Amino acid sequence: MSENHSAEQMFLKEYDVNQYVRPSVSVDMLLFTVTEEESENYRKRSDKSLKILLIKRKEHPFLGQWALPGGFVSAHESIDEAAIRVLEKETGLRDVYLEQLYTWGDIGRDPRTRVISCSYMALINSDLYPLQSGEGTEDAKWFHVSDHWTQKKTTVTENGFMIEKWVELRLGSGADAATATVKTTKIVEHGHSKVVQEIEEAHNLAFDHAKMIVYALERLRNKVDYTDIAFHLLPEYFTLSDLQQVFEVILGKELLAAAFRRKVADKVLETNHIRRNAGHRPSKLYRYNPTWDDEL
Amino acid sequence: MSENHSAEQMFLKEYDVNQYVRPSVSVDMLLFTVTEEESENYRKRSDKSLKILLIKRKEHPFLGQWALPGGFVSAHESIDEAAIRVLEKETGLRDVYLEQLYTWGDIGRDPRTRVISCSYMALINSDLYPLQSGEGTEDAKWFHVSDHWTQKKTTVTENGFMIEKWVELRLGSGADAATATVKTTKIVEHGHSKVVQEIEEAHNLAFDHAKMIVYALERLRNKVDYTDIAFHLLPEYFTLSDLQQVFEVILGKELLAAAFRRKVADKVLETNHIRRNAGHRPSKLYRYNPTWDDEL
DNA sequence: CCAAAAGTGTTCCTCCTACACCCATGC
DNA sequence: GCATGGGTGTAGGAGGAACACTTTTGG
Repeated sequence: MSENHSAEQMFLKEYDVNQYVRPSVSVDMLLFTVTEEESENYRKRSDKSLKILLIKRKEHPFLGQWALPGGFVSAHESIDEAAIRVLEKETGLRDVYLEQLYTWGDIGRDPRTRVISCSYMALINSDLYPLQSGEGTEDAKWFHVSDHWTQKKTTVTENGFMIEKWVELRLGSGADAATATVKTTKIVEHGHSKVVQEIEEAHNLAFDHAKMIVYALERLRNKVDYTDIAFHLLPEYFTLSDLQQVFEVILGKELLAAAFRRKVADKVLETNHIRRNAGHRPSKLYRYNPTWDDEL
Repeated sequence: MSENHSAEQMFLKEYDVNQYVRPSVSVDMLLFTVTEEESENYRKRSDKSLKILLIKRKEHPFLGQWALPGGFVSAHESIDEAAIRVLEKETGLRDVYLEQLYTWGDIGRDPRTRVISCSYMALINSDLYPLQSGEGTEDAKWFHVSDHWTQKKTTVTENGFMIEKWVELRLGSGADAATATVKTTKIVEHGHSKVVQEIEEAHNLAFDHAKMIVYALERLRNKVDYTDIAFHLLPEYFTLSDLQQVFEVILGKELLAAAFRRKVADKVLETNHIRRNAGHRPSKLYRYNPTWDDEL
């Protein structure tokens, strides 16, 4: 064992770190928050909107287009640490919900050179909004996000079939807008299935970031029901209607209040606080019950 | 626009690809299959076992220990292509189910140099087993895998609480064995939560591969109910008991046959084939119904 | 005959859906 | 008063869990 150990030391010394061609590795951050839109009626509830942070590119390639904030992973930090660093640089925030999503490694995804990008999703409490941008990011803006499918096509082939789905992504922030269409193809042949995703068209959206955003929205939808992600998008104290609106904004559909209240009952704790002056019956404030899921 | 375009061309020419220190990027493959164990009784059903392919390291570091098959991502291939290449080299197989899992980027995870590893899970039909190993891999073996928690601890702190869970991983193949304990810590403070995973001890298991295996098993368990992954581990024709055994092996618990049959009823298609000579009532063979989930 | 697996029927229980309805407020 | 959201009750249906039971084989 000690013999092995010294041999290992020698080996490590002589190991040539340059024997492989190495790609650059970056992180791209999907920062989401939920904001209130103004209401026209003193009684009516303000609608909520799902937002994502985009940055106007001041360099080639994709000069002037909108892109996800990101940065390269340096030698002295883990990928997680790089994600935290980029997050803090863009928003000044630490200690927000952070989750690795997917690593994008197609050869041509960055026209400069080979860049492999690891995407992270961060969820920001809406009470921290509006956020101060970090230095050098005066072109960072929060965009309203939504995606919806525009076309689905099923084709029967000799040995199986094929399903194609087109998803339209819309991003808007005042006068600025960006759109993209992402096509997902699932091919089933001889019982084996394969999924391919392509960007059909993108306006004002850089790199393959349209794919990343569609992927993140899908993940949000999948996880909102059985995890605590919705609470990371709300302040500490919230009403059940607030919570319901977050669910609705993520799921892209309306929910019935009665059923919703029962479904989330054990995920929240009632508090003594009450929200008044809303033009209707006051509502109790709740907070997250961190012990509802005692696993992990 | 055309002005921008020519400026972009110039920029790309002058872009220095070496301005950032770049890590090596590799893929690590989690190859799973399900095999039949011999039965002692002519009537009794043979049990099934979940297996993972490991390779005995013939180089430093971790010489002589077991590791996941893997390889570096080269400049002329995407990460997916690298995964497919490594898979084919190790097993000779193409067109199997492949899924990217997670990207591991801690600084010290490879003692040689900075290596970021993207892990992929591949599921192999059990009728392709036993597999011929590719060239140079006579030390590749299928190990029986199982994991189970041994300890859970919840501690209340000033501003929140902490949950710790220890998971024991056991790998065995004839006389060869490897084990590891992975500790997962979830810290909740001020409503913000963070999860950290560490390897507490590992015997005969190289790098951080214990974490990868635990992660993959978790993913398998999570997805088996609502996706088609179980079918990728079975031959084209199978009995409902076969399918149930695959579920049981992945979930690590026994299921009631009556409920199971009803739950999977719309995921399978009945065929005319029947399996006989089993020492008991013959059973219908089924195959996967690829249209049960018409989404995506 | 019998052990074992294949396969079905039934009951109970839980959870989700939907809709109806009452409550409390600001203007 | 009244529009609006807050909040509860209830009936119906879908689906899972548990268990009893019948069917069909090889030896």
